Amino acid sequence: MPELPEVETVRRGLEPAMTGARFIEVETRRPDLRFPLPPDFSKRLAGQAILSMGRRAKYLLADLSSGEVLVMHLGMTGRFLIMAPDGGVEEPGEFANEVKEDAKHDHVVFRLSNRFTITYNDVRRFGFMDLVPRAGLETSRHFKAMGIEPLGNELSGETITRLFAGKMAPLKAALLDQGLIAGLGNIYVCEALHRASLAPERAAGTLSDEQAERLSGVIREVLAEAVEAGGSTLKDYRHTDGSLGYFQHRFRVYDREGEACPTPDCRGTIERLVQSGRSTYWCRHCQK
DNA sequence: AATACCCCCTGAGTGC
DNA sequence: TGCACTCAGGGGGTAT
Repeated sequence: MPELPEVETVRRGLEPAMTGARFIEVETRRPDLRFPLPPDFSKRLAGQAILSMGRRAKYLLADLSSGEVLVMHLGMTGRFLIMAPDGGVEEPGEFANEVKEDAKHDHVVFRLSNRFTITYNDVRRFGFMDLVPRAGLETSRHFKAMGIEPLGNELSGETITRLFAGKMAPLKAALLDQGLIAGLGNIYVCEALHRASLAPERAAGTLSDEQAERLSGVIREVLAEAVEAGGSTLKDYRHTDGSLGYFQHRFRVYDREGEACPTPDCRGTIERLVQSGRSTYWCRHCQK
């Protein structure tokens, strides 16, 4: 499921269930996800309190009383199921009546002191978990080469101009490069380029100051709207009408090959092209 | 240093 | 109903 807005939605869902609680028991149903779980994983978590739930790019961070940080990445299909003491099951970002249980791919189970049970489920198992000392988090292998946070203060037109200076790589690739801006994925890169009227194949180093500024603005806008959509889903998850649903939230170009470009007065058609092995959706008529 | 490609894994969808 | 094939929102590793 995850791009940055989805990960932030998951963080917000986990926060009330996890912050302040302690791990009573951590059950691992296999020794690895994408990578082996860290040595003594369950033992290092047991008894620790969760001080706060954070996020960096697409990584979830549980700050522990032991001084370690539980680092979690959802890969392509990772999700958390939250079972309350009364037995009710929720999944951040999904409606309660749409939560699909699928025990075959339940890989890690957290049993907490507040009697909540949090289950990590991941069909494709591209997700992973790690334990890293808090003091060394920024220099740990996951974060040492990571780029700026797109919803943070660092993102601006000037920053984009500086990060992209001299780059011949296409804009699409530069925006997906987690070492430049961390947290943009395939969907939101397509959406941002379309909103900024910029062609995905254009060399990243060729943006004017004004275009870089526009790109910076639409990146914020696209991500913030998606976080907002996830948030409204959480609030409304008990409703049966799905109108505000998470993935009912539609994209302007992503997965819309052959449809009319949604830009007002544009007569173009959305095309699909493959860049670095991933699908790009765009309109050649209004993206230059 | 920058870029291109392949890989990890399972399931959904399509066409025959 | 089955089979073969393509594709999927991530990112790490290696080769060029």
